[in-house]
Amino acid sequence: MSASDASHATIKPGSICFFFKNGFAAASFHSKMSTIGAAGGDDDSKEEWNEFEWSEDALSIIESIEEQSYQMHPSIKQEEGDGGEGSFAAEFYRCGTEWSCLSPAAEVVEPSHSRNLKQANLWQMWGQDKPSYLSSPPPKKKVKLSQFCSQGKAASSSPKHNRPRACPFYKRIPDTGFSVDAFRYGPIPGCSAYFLTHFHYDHYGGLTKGWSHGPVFCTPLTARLLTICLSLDSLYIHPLELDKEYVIQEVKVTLLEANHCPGAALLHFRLPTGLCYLHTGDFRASKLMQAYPLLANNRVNVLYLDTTYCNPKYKFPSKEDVLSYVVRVTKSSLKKQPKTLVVVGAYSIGKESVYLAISKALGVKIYANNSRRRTLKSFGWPDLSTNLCTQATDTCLHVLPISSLRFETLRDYLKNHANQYAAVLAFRPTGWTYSEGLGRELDLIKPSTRGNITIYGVPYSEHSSFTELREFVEFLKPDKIIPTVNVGNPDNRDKMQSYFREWLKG
DNA sequence: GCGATCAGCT
DNA sequence: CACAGCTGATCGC
Repeated sequence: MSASDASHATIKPGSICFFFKNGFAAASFHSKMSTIGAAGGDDDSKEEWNEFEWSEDALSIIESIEEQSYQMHPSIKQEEGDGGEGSFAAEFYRCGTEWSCLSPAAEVVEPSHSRNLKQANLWQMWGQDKPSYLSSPPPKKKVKLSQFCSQGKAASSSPKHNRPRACPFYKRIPDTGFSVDAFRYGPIPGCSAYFLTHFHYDHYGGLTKGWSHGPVFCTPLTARLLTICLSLDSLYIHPLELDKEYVIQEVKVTLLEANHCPGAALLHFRLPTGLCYLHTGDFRASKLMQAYPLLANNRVNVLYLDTTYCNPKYKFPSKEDVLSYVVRVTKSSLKKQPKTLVVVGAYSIGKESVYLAISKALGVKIYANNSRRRTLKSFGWPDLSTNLCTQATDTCLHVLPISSLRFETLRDYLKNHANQYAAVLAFRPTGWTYSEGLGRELDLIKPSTRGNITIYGVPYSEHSSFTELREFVEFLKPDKIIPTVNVGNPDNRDKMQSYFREWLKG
């Protein structure tokens, strides 16, 4: 097919993508790259504009990268002269994409090779400052700038913050009008379809009742949450069933189960050119995914990868092992103290299996407050819905916000149920309850106990472990990998790059 | 008063 | 560490 297609000659089978080669992540770049790279959490609030400086090397490298550019999408070109945001984003996008395209072969960059790039252009690329021509002519569409500007003292003292944030390149699918989990950048120039991988705040942030920037595509479950929790106008919601191919703006789009939270999807895009993109959103890779026909039978050219735990120090057991461990601990605690209230901490959605497993093993109902119950019922999971109860006094198994899993809070909670219970056993499921020495040994987990309150941190992860990531990448053998998490730190990027290179060697 | 955003915090 | 938020202050309407 297409890897060798002439119009996409920059994509070489077996090449590895990354932000920049080692030398490129020079000190002068660090402060700004943090902004671009802040991924999953989009933590670009920590950007340090003031410390930013350009070096000669950086200029020449950028230029050489620009020369191996992707074709710009026509819709983005159209935006030029349309006011500032369009050309700004187009440039940003084009260049940004290129930084991700450095293959090993392209790593040697000759400084001698530089024409004189204008600094203004580079400021513009990075959103460092607004070149004068961007201010006029005024945009056709009236954009509410205040919405995107930093507020408060910092903003007024530094005009650099008075600009909309640019959508990072890794949230755009090249040569399409698509964006992924990019709702906090206002209307994105050239974007005509906004994809949402799952309903977690750091991904849907910016989506509000007043959303009107374009159609939102997501799974039916996520769509229901957008309606229930955010009151999003149904006009903009476009549910896509899992495992079903849709054609959207001439691109074949298929959503696949991501094994993350309920409603989470991998996004599979096949362009008219034959190029294939897989955006994992947040996911936990599993053997099952290797049986997805779409992944097993087609080459993925570019993989946008959830690299949350892309470090060998992150080892954790299978979900199943953690669930049986939680059940085991619960049973033995109840044996010692029958008047134990079992509490499971949870965010908005995700980790439902932890309390569902306890519920089933003990044959008890699950108490959750009104709003959580409404959310959980919207999943349409009979197993879960039928096991929920409205009265806290009706069951010894409660779901609480994970922020409540502190001794002080739990002590108060127990006080309120003192007539029923004498102790609290709480589970805090999280992926980063890892311990260097602990590894996969669940039985080595030491709970923290204060009086009659016991809290277990359990490594129930809804992201891939390092090993799972490696196996997924080795299975998929993509031409290029674009990490989407932990890219704010240059050392991290370099480390991940070398892992990818290793994995794709074969 | 209400909804939305942001820095700081966990 | 970094997940997926939460809290309180601030702002615009």
